[in-house]
Amino acid sequence: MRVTIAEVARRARVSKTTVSRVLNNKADVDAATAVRVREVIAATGYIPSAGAVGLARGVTRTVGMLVPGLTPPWLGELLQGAADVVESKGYGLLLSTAHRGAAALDEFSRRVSAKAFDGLLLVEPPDALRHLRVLHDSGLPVVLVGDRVRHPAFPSVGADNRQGGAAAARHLLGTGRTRLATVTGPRAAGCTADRLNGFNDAVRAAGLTLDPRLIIEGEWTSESGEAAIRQLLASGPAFDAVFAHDDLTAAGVLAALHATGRSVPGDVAVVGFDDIPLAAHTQPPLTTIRRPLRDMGAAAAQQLLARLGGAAPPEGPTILPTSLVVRGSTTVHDGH
Amino acid sequence: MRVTIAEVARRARVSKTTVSRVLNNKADVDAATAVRVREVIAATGYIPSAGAVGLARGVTRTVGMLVPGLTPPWLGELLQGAADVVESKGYGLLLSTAHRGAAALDEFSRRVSAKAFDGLLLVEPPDALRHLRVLHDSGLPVVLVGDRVRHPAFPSVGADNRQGGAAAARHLLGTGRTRLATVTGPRAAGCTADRLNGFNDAVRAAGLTLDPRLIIEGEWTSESGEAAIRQLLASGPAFDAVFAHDDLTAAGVLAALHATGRSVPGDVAVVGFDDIPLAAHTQPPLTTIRRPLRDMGAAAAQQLLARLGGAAPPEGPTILPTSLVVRGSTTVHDGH
DNA sequence: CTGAAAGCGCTTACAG
DNA sequence: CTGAAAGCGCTTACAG
Repeated sequence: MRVTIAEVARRARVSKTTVSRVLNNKADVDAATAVRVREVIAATGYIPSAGAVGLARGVTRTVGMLVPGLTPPWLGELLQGAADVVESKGYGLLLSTAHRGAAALDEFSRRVSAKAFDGLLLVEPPDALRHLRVLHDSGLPVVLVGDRVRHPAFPSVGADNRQGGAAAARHLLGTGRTRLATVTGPRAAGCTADRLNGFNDAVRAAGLTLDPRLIIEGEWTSESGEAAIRQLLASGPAFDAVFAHDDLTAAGVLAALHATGRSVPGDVAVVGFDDIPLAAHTQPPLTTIRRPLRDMGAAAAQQLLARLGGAAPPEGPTILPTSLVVRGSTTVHDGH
Repeated sequence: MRVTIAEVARRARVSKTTVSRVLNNKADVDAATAVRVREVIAATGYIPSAGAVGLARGVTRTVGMLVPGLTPPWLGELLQGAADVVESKGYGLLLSTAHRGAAALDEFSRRVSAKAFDGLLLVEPPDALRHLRVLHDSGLPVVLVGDRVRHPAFPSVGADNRQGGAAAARHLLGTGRTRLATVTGPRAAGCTADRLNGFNDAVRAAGLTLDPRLIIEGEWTSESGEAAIRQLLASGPAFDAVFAHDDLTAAGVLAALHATGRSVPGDVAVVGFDDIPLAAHTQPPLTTIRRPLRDMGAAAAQQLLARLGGAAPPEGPTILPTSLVVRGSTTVHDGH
């Protein structure tokens, strides 16, 4: 039999009101009374029912997190960052997946409507338009996380993709490369243009120009990286470096280069983006632009909790800096 | 203003009881009445408050999931498998991390006590003894998932590690290797002995014996794999194959072999365990024993939901078969 | 077939 | 400093 506040009150010979007061550290409770109540609480191991407290207070102390799926390699760090702050503030994290498509999203919408959580972290939300508007109208506090999708109506946290693209170009140029190829993300992704523009900026700043025939659209997969390189090798202009817009694509680039007998970084240098776990274990290890994924998750969670605490939403998007991680795919002196 | 059951009842000119009845598809509601109520529900977009329903029914329709952290590379698939079944049954998934140590576990224990969920999925639970016993006594339905920790008091889902170890040995022997080295997991992990025993079984069945000097204890990291190989190369007997007890360790093995000028699979063949995303992208790609992680997550979730539905817990642990995935680290004919 | 009432386990004015 | 009562939004015997 679960012990309830009524039971505690009875044993401490006070009213439920008083128990509630000491539970919530309200002032105006006689010291001796408070001690007695606390003793009973300790003795019985009483913990208030989350559901009952939630109903009475109109609040769940839970935040929802909608992710596109649980298998993207960059997701773990982001989730961990968010989980750490959410948990440390005593909130629960209710995880939902858009993985099963429309059915999953409908399920999810029901939970939103059922007030199953106080606020929402949206990671690269799919099918943005439709659901996002509904969310906004629902008044539920929402924070977007990620670089693919942005929406003016919501606060968001992402990485500095333009700066990252520029860093990639500068590093490549710095190692003496001049004919730079790029395998981008899908055009539809918000970060693709940023990474490309940053890259282009740095190239022009060095007095060079990008050959448009060396820019291939990828789709965040190693297969697309492989295909891009094979295509370039078969019928494109020569190149001595490749900037892939993510590490998975870069892994495909590496594989295609290896399969066709090119040496890395001897013949071609390769830079990726993200710094997922895999990046350190390719052969050679991958130089990459690191997205601060854990910090992104943490920042988003912090913003959301601040809003739940009554803070005003930040004006613009929050952009965290990326950093260059140099490994063997661009230089032989990587200290590995 | 959120619409409540009272509001629906008023508009449909019935009692809350009747609305509740049609909500829960009880029989004995006049067809016309039901239609009218449903119309109001549709028109208002009414969704019952999860918290209120939970309090009234004594049930949350949420399952908790405690993971050691969110960054292990094998976790994504497992989580996805669990999330798919949990979500498809209309349950929520409340994720907790043991990542921040004792403080996180205490937070977590509070949620257990607060009845924040109906059942619990425990992934490789840390600090098993103490918390597990408390959980068991609490009467909360629990299912364990993973291969490192097992506990007789709980139903569990894992992979067939012994069979996996045997498959690794048979494959290696089949490619003509005879001097087999092993980098195991930590001795404390339950699966380490199983993988080693299975490996040993198959070796003996082939009329050979394992050289104990070629068995090194690792710790599930690429660093430990690298160190093991360097040690073997420096002062151990010769070997022409390595079975690493997980893919991360195998990646370290590959790196050490490469750094010391050994060719894979020419000089040494390498087999890993798990088949994490990284395995397909090492150079050469890693032959490995695949754990059915997604199926494991799904099976555990299914068992848990079945118990919540009143089913009796299964007697023994549920053991899912592993499978051999052949790639370039053991054979040049990998079709890659 | 339908509704009034009690109850789930808390919190929060309101009185004293 | 303390308690009785109402209320959060549902469900569920119990009566009719």
